[in-house]
Amino acid sequence: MKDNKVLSSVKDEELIRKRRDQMIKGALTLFKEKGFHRTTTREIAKESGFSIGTLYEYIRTKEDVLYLVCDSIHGEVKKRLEVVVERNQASTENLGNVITSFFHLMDEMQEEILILYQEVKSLSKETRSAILQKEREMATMLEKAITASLPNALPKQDITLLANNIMIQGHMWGFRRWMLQKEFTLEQYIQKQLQFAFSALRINKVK
Amino acid sequence: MKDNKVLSSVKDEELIRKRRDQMIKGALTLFKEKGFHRTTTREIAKESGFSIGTLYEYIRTKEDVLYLVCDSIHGEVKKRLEVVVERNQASTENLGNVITSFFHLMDEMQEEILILYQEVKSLSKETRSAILQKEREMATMLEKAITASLPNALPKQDITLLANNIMIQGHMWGFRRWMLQKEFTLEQYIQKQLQFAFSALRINKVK
Amino acid sequence: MKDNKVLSSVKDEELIRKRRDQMIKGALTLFKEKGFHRTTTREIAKESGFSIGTLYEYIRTKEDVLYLVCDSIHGEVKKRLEVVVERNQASTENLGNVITSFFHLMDEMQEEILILYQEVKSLSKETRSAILQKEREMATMLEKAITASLPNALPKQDITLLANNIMIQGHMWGFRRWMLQKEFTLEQYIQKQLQFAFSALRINKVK
Amino acid sequence: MKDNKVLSSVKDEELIRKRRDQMIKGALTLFKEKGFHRTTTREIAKESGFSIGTLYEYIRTKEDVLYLVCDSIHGEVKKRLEVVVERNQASTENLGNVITSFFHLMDEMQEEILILYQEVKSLSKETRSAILQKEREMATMLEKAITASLPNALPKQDITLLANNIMIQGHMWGFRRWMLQKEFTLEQYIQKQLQFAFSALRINKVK
DNA sequence: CATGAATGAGGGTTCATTCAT
DNA sequence: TATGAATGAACCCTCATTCAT
Repeated sequence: MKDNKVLSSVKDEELIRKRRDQMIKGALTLFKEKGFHRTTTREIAKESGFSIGTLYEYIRTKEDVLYLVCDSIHGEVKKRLEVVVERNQASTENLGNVITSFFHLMDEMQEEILILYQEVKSLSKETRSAILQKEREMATMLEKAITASLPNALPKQDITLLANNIMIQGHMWGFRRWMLQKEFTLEQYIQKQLQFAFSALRINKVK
Repeated sequence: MKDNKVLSSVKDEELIRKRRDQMIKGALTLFKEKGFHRTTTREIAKESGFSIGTLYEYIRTKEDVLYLVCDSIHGEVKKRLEVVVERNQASTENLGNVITSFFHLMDEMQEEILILYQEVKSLSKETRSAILQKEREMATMLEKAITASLPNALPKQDITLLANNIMIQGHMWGFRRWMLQKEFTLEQYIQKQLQFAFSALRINKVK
Repeated sequence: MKDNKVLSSVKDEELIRKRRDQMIKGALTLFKEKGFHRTTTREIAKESGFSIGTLYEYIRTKEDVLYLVCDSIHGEVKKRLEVVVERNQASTENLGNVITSFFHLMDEMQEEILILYQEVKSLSKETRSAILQKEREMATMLEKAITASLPNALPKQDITLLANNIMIQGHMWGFRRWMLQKEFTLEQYIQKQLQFAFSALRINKVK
Repeated sequence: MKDNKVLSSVKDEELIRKRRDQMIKGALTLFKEKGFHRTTTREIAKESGFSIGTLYEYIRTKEDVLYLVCDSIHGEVKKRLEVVVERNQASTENLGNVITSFFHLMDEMQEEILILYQEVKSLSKETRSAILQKEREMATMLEKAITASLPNALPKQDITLLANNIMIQGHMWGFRRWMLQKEFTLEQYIQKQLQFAFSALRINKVK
């Protein structure tokens, strides 16, 4: 269950969910602006719409907030990725669709992805590995979508790597925006990367 | 000239160079361990082998240390990349060599690259763009090496993107090590990525 | 309203008043002893009876404390001066009473006056002029008392100057105590200065 | 002998005099600008035209600089006051001249006088009393000039007080300039104060 | 004598966290 | 449950003073 890692002294589960949603929303806004370290707990409380005392009723340390935020980002990505994957039946054309949708998703979540890249290291070892686990699940989802879309089998390693490449190409669009978004529109970027991906698969030969 | 952005109250240029090298070395060690924000200036001074007072003879703010460290990392990458590029004459085989060497370089500098990804955001706007400029130069170097190694011309955008892809695939080896280095040895990783890269090139060639 | 220049992160106005009173009392004691610059914020907090963290809940900078202290001194002087002035109806004899009371007041507030002379310069330009404004008001009060006590009109400049002279003669009793208080008792001092003042007035009358 | 309170590790007396003159000049400039506490020893050294190391060859602590500056101010005042006093023979008219010249002197040395008022408290007890002794000498000089100028004897206390009054009226012209110099020209101020002073004398005469 | 690099105690200020109300 | 005042460890940075060259 989501959030079960973070202890709260409040009993009402429904309330916990509500308050944490406020909290995540507020903290996310601030983290995007100034990063985790430069954001104070007071600011988080204020942005979330309650007092510092209340904040600490729902978390135990500032790091908990970061965990909740990272976890929430992953949750969001996963949720939307699932929709994408499930909407597309297994077929080569649909691989293109999946990847395209994924890139669009990454475009929309640029800043969230950035936070993951920059702040996960501030989590404690245990919490960090919980987050990295989510990352792995994401890669696995992409892998599955690719496998399902391929006409014939490919070595597992090839697929793993391809999924990884595509994933970070999606991330790259965001965290290297100062470089890429000057030279490409999103559509151009997607098209080129698809071309590269397909040529790797040798699918293009056929085409 | 390197480091000319950071003011020092010491006049002896030679000494400045020496002390800053100590400083960068010390700070780098600590940043790898605990990140910029969790490292204190006193720790940096101690790790560098001098007192807090002396540290501040060579910089003005803690951020200056981060700048010097980032700048130094880029300097190191550039220096070593230049050697690699110059050693290889233009030819398709040598493109392989260049990329291979680049991946090896990224493997050796994993932790430094991580710092760039995670801490550059802590620099002030001004300083940050100075660092991003270095990043751009690096990409350009890779682009040139690729162009030089290709038998026939490719659209500029293709090369730019290819260079970017290869660059972050190099970075990814480090910052997604928890994922990749469990499934691939460095050599396997390089070989697969080369395969992908070459297939991308071949397709384009034909086209 | 008093103190409205200094921001506090505490909301309870009553509490702010209470804590600031503690603070002003504590700081005043220390400033008398060692001056503003030689007093640390930690010492102020301790002397005020709370922690350094709490101190900073009620001010933003150390300079704020100085402002509050100076402002409070002026407030005290003004309050007591008003009582004096109002107690005496307009008449020449009562001018003597007013001046006498003023000198007594200055005797009692010697050390506070010294602080004004020595530390106001440490205030920022803005804040300093707010304090000097209070100084002006004080002079004006004296002027009015004098004017009201005079049987016939005098040139405005004469009154202004006389008021100034009396005011600094009151201050002088404190900040030149090492000189004056060896040669005069307070009563002697007052009597002599009154004599001088009245002779100045008589002369002008005749003229 | 001047300066004999402050130890120097340099032997050459001539050099000591020269360096200290540079030092006093430099420090005075800075103290006028920002006060003693806000001025650093490094700044003093720089403004004086030599290194921080050299500065410490001629003094032992920062406080020594303040002492030298205060002492030098008193020396300057005394020197110029002596000229004034000696130039005027004993006579009531000349009393006017002496006072007028004194006010002019205070006008020219406004900022130096301010430093005395504000910074003497930062001297150690011993040093401070040495400076206050100078202050007393100054008052005595004025007293003598007054006594010499009077046609017939006055009680000592009256003269002491009159001298003190005139002295601080001179000071006041400087440190209450924000008040007085808006309402009076120097000449007006002098004339009014003379008028007051003479009326005081006449009254006493009669008595 | 002159220099300026080195030192580190100490200062002002912040902020995560607690707890009485 | 919610509040926000209170706490104090810890941070960044300064600057008077020393001492080797």
